[in-house]
Amino acid sequence: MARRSRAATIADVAARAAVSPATVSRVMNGRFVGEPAVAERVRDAAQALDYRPSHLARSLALGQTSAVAFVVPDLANPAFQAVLSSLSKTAAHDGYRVLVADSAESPSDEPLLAAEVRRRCDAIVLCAPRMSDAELAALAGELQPLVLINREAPGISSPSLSIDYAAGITKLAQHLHELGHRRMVYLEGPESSASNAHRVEGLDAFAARTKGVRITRIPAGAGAEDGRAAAAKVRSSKATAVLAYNDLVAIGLIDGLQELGVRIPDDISVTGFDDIPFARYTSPALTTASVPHAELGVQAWRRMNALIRHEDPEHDVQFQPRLEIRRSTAAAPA
Amino acid sequence: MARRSRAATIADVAARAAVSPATVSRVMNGRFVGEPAVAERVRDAAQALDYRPSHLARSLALGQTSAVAFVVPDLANPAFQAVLSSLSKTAAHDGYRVLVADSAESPSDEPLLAAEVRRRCDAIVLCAPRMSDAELAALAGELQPLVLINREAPGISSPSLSIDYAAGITKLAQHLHELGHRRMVYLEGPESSASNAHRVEGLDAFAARTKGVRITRIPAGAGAEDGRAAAAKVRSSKATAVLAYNDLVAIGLIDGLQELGVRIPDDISVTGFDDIPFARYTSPALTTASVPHAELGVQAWRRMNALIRHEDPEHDVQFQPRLEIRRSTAAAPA
DNA sequence: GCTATCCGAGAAAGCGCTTTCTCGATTCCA
DNA sequence: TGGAATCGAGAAAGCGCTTTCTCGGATAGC
Repeated sequence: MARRSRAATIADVAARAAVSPATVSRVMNGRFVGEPAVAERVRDAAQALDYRPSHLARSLALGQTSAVAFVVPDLANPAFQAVLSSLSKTAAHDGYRVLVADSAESPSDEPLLAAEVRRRCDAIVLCAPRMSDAELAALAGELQPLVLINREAPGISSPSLSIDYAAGITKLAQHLHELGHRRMVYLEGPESSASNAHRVEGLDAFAARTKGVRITRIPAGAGAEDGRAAAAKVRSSKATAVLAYNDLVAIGLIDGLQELGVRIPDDISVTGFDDIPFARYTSPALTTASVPHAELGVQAWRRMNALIRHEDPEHDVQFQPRLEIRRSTAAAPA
Repeated sequence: MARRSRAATIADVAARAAVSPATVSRVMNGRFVGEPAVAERVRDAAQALDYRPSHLARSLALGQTSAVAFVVPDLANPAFQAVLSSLSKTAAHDGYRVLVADSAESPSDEPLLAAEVRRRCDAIVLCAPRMSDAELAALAGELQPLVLINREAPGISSPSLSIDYAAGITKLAQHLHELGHRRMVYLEGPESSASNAHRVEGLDAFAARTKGVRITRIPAGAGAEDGRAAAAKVRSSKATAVLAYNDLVAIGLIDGLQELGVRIPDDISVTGFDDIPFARYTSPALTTASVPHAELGVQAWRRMNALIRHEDPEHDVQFQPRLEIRRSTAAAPA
């Protein structure tokens, strides 16, 4: 029986096969050229000892870990989960694994978190909507190879996959406008979040060029609870339509509103943003701006992979959210 | 300026501070006792060179990576995402990171996947409902330290955090029975999945001891699409209530049923299982058996942490799902 | 049959850090 | 003042693998 003492090392295998560790290494990695009998002996020895190369030692010698870090502001958010799921599956095809980290606990040391987790991997996919451009730029150097998600990379040479939040929210506002809504509310996301800022910009521009529309802002947040908490304010605002920061907020809001006796969409129309998997199952189904999260994960890996092999990554893309009209929006009440 | 050539190593710092690498190591790890001036010099040198210890090299020398693997059958399932989110946050408090892996692509080599990913980490949290007891037992040895999630560990000494699926589904069936339902359908999960088997057992036992109840089984799966696909069969079954394998299936089913003009719960009552975050927002809100996923993550880490430090992990627990009655169930139609 | 080539496989030097020994220099006590 | 006890810090041996060099032996060529 195999002795349970300690995992076999390459030296053990080498000894048993009466060859050098170098040869074992070569055999294990398919780089062996020479007497087939020798290779055979090595394989037998490896099998007999139940030898498994130490990934750690390999990584150190090779200078690469075959792992990438994935940092997001909130792992509990379905939008990021969708990206993670897709990234993880895609990277797995190339033998890479994903190390996750959630910066929700303390946004302020997101840079440290990112740096720490980056050092354990070969590269990092970062989603840091709350980080300032300056912070990000300062950090980018030590993070490379780096792929940015959900934001652009001003002054940074890293690939970025962004979402045209302004365009997305504008489509939603436009949609509401066409339904006759004139008084709208925008339920703001986390302040100092770039993705929120972009939505605000889009909305401001829309309001500026559209006669008779008034969009007021109410602070909320990024989670369902934040939406729910804003329900009372929304009702008293007398607006006929609400653009929520994202689907989570919209879902919470709808729930809160319904609890107050407000009918959606009869009394108030509500829109989300993201099109998380459940947006179509809410009651009523949520009108939203659809973001291709799975595609984001796939593309992120494509860029990452190129970067890792020192090839030129494909150009940056800014995804255009697709207007997904469902039941939570309807004509403005008379 | 710092030269951009190559990351500084401990040797570089040692050279600059005119001390040995050993001393640098000690200073960096707070194990230094001796001339404060020396420590100061080291710190200055480290700072000047922007020195960051190589996590990889440390891991190799220390024999530990401060990472744990998390393997699930489907990373896209909100139930697992909830566990991951919680596990990741909890482990982070002890300086551990989580490496994820999704075995959805090929269930058959889940053992290989688990082993591979385990070797990159100090331990593994495994959720493998489709693996046979025998496979699992064979695998357990090389996976240690191992914490099992969502299933018990027959003949294995690893901690396990399981869910009493049988009890949970029984509560749901009981609830339906009390509402007057007599003809029910159970929408089965993945065949050969242990968690499905337990539900079936619970249901069989319930049916056996309950007069006049008839529970037929219809194969479905574990995702929303599977539930949706089963809608037609469910309707033609003439059952007045459906127990879905999980919330995802229930949500898909409800959607499919509504599309066929079936009213929930008026015509047919539907229950889920898990109580994923969105269960309460579906239309109608889903009656389900609530599983404490966040708690699962926390407890998994507690066990893991104990195992890693060679302490005795707390005893296994089998969580009792809580009956969460919402709107998708109602009295059986006359 | 003898030298020029080639080829198979080993020796050894890393990869970057930790840690046990070890040793020279102080300090302390008699 | 001498010897023991103490203390600060370095030397060096790993951790387990990869890879460049190197070299002895076999093959080829004349």
